[in-house]
Amino acid sequence: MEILKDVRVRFAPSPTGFVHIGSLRTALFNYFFAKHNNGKNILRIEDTDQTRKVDGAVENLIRVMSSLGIEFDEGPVQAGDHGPYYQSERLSIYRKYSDGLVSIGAAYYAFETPEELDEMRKLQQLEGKQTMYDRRARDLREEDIQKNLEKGIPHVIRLKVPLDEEIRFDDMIKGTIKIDSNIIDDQILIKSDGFPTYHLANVVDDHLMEITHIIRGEEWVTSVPKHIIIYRALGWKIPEMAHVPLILNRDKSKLSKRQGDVAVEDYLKKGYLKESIINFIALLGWNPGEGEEQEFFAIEDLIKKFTLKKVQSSGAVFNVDKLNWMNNEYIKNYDVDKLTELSLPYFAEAGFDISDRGLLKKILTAIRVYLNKLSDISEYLKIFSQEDVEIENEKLIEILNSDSTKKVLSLLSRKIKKLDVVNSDNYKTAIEEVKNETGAKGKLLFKPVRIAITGSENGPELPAVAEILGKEKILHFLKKWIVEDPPEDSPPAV
RNA sequence: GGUCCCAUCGACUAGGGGUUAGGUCGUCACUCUUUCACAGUGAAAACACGGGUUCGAAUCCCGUUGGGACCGCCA
Repeated sequence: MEILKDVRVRFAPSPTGFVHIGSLRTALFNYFFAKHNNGKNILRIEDTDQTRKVDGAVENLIRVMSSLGIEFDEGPVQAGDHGPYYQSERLSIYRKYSDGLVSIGAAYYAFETPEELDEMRKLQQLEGKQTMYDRRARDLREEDIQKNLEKGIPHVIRLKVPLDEEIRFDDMIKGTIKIDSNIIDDQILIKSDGFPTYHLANVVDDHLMEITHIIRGEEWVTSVPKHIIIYRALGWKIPEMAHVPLILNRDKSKLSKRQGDVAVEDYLKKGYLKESIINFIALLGWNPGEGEEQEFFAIEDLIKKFTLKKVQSSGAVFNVDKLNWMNNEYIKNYDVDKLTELSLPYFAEAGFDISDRGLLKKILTAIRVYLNKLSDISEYLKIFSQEDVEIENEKLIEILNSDSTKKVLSLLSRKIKKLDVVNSDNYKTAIEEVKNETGAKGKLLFKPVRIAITGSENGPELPAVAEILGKEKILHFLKKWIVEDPPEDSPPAV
């Protein structure tokens, strides 16, 4: 597989408080691409919107990424020689370039208020026109501009988009894209608070940070022409672009919060393993191709096999069912000791005593096949923690009260009393003996026992449950449903 | 509405001129297990439509339809 040289990519989220699933995939693709090509993966924080600042968002972001095993070569934590990596700390840099653009006539000052612009857009909508800045400030006279600036009238700097030009670029995923420059807005580059907009900051930083490949979400395709205009005005080389298709809701709209969990943290919290999250997300919109039917990939495989060429050009619906399946597969095949460690919080949260790791391990071994996610553990804990069995419903109680059941249960009880310790093997033997001696079999044998011991007619394998519960508990549970025989070892009546 | 992008089973996808259109999730059935699940076997299930090009089109081209994204002093 071809390896590119000197690759530098960046993951450039704006810190909104949580990590979006779509963001994670972009981050993953950047990471795979960088690693695959022995390049550098850079984290840049796009915090130029003062109104959307969220405290702790960056820390959270870094924590989530690192808990998934995604490392950055440069960024707020690692610090490289292309910093600072917070855009809010690069204001003077942007200012320098925006001034430069103004001085060469590629950008201009504009003094409209947000209200005026709103008005303008409303009017355009009424007329059925495309909403777009009408470029009225392009024609401002130099002396008026100076006067306004001196008076301190709030202003923005806008990009002067060249007219009647076809802007085209080659996207590594989408192919050639052409856009008529006349429909491109004179984008604001510097806001009235002095902060740059995404478009300026992005272009400036990608250039200064020597980014070779821009891999980001498809929602950015339509703004690429604006960026190209800036690159050209500044005389900069345009990086390669790869616009990754969107991750979609069930109804095919852009994945959004109202239709389920979109925060990676939510999935982590619910006990989806990082391995399955990464595996699953990576396969959303990418596959190794060439007839390869493998579906399970460790992160190293993904790095080895990832190419932008095999990234899908259409969006992909996020399907929790398949994630559940995949996570369950990982849970089933995980090292039990490690799984036990990972499960601790979920046992604890369910109010289960976690001091006996051996016990937890046994329980996990018995129930892991049922778990789509670790938080499902709580659903299976009841049978292991209850002091008395609570029978699920009337129907089950009836089964327990039948004559044949009584016989089965009392015989089983007697067998178990004779055992020193109950384990899954001798439990099986005991049941076998009960079967032979009572003649009860099938539903008449296993059902009542299960119900008496667990309270439910289905659940994990009974021998395993029996071993976990132990002799005392089983006897205690059985006692309730049997006519007590005279204790065998009671002293003879005097 | 304008611009751009997209189009293979319900979902994720393979295939990219000649295939019985393959796999996975989900669904259903059967087998196994004297529970549920797991596992196994099998089934139903797709090339959006219309024109071209071609001996031959799911595949290439055009159009239609449908879907999506963007159209902010948000990113």
